[in-house]
Amino acid sequence: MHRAVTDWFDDAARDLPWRDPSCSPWGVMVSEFMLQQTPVVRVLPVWRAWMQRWPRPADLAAESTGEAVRAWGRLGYPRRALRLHAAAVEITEHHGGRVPAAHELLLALPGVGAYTAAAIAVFAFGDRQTVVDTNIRRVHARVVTGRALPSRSLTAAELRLAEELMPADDALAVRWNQAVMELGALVCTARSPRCEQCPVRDACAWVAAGRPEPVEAPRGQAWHGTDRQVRGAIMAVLRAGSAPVPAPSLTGPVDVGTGAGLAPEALRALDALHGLGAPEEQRRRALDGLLRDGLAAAGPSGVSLPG
DNA sequence: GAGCCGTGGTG
DNA sequence: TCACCAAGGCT
Repeated sequence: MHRAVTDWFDDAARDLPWRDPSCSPWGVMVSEFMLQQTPVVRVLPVWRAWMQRWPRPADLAAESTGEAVRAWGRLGYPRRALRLHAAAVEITEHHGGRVPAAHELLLALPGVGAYTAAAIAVFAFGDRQTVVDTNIRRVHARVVTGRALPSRSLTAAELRLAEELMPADDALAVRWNQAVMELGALVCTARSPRCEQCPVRDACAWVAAGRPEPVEAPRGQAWHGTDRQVRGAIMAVLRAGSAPVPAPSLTGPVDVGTGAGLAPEALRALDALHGLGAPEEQRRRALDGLLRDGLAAAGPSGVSLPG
């Protein structure tokens, strides 16, 4: 399998800037933050602009968190921007401005969990670490375990399996991790896997079993009418303009009449927020959450991005 | 472990 | 149309 999958990878791998040998560990780290729950195609332009503007951790650390959140744009989960900023500050203050190479030190950074720490150690520093992301879990579930999809949460058995499957050689292990992840992203996809293109289809337990259906029905992510949706709409308003937005125009009735001084984009975003028809109480709760999380800041003239 | 946290593409 | 899904992390 090592040979089949890595050979396939050599031929099919996407040409991504954070995979270029010239990419700095910081570039790899930024990509890993942005790629958390976010597809590659949406990350690419934001990553390029980000690296252009803040080529080193210290460059980002010198900025306000609000600027980080604004540059994050519409990638989603804007708290990731806060965590990336906080990690940059920590790297600047405690690691001499360089992304640490040790898995343990990486894990201690804000926003860096088991996956991201392993990914940075492997892809930026060539370590032999076990990387387990959603793609790798799915490939293992199918090829080895014969199931359509992995369970909802990562199990100790999966971790053990991933360790056992990894090549002993350091350099090969790096490519293996990269290759299995890519296989899951391009061929062994969740919805409509392209088994005819798979380099290990003849060894796949799931194919051999006749591609049985998933045992667990996926749990849908509620969206319409949730606080998340309202939070997102408020964030869109704050990102759209630099001028503070009076809190009542965010949480109050539509006809509050406080549009003066706001950029046209901000007004459009404000219309979208009101268009949701969310109750005032919910909008206030959402705004409080954003303030508490540090995604928004309250000033004398209204609410804006922090900093 | 479950719930929460954004956004846009897609089958 | 609409639920599912995407290189997770934190509480």
